Amino acid sequence: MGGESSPGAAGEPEPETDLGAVLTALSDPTRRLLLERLAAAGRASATELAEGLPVSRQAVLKHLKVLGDAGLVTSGRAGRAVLFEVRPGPLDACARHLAELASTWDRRLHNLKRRAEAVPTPPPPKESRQP
Amino acid sequence: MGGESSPGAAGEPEPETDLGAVLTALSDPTRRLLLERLAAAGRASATELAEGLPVSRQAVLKHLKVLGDAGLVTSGRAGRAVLFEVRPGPLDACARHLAELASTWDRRLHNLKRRAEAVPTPPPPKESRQP
DNA sequence: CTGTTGTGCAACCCCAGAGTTGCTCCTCAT
DNA sequence: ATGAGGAGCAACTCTGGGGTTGCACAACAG
Repeated sequence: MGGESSPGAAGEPEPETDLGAVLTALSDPTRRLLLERLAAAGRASATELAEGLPVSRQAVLKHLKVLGDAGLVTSGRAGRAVLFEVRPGPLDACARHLAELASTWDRRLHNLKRRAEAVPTPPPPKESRQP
Repeated sequence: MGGESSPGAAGEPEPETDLGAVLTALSDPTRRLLLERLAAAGRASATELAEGLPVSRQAVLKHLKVLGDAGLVTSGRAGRAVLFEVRPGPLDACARHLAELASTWDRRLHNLKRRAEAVPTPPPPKESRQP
């Protein structure tokens, strides 16, 4: 996947995908909408994005900063305009991490259940949600 | 409300994994710590979890409610004790969703770059974060 | 050179939610 | 029956961050 058209240095993979930052960035609905629109548009300026969103340009700018800190978007200057672009790397890393976590939990649960079937410990917490 | 006393059975309704709820639940560091400890312990009560955490029992209880609403934990009564258990399903669903999103973004980016190479549009926003 | 457009910074408002404390009720042990 | 310990509910505080407004500054068009 190393196909950077930028001349010069091509060694900017991922400094360190901060799981917490990515999750925090993704937790906000406005931010998710923003990412969606940005992904759809390819690249866009804060002003453009704000025009299609229910919030002001400055709010969008703040959100973009948060997303940028999480590594989910990149900023690029084109004259007086600043274009933002979506960045799939950290998202993918986050997805893998979560999947691994889920897998770990699943394995642990299976171990517990096999043990529960062996010893006389009748009722483990059954799956019951919503009364 | 089925009378499922055997958790090993294959009768998982899995209502609808709310992506937003899961991400919101995961966005809090305390909540993530909580999940980690809960996964490590297999199952535990709110009191037990609070003893190992830097917050009060009530705060833990609130967090567990949020996690429960997101479907990430289940509660089960054992006498006067209420045991909580981790639930990998929604996490896995969330991970898959994010991975798919990342894939979509990646595909779109590649399309844009191929187009950029064809037409005289020299500088697309280069990857530049943190000077 | 001057006007226009759009970005960037700073101060400010305001509400959601993270955390606490205090009390009550229920369950188990003696 | 009575006491002890844990769970649940409710009211309260307070910080964080999502959102806004206003203005100053830089870049293109005429």
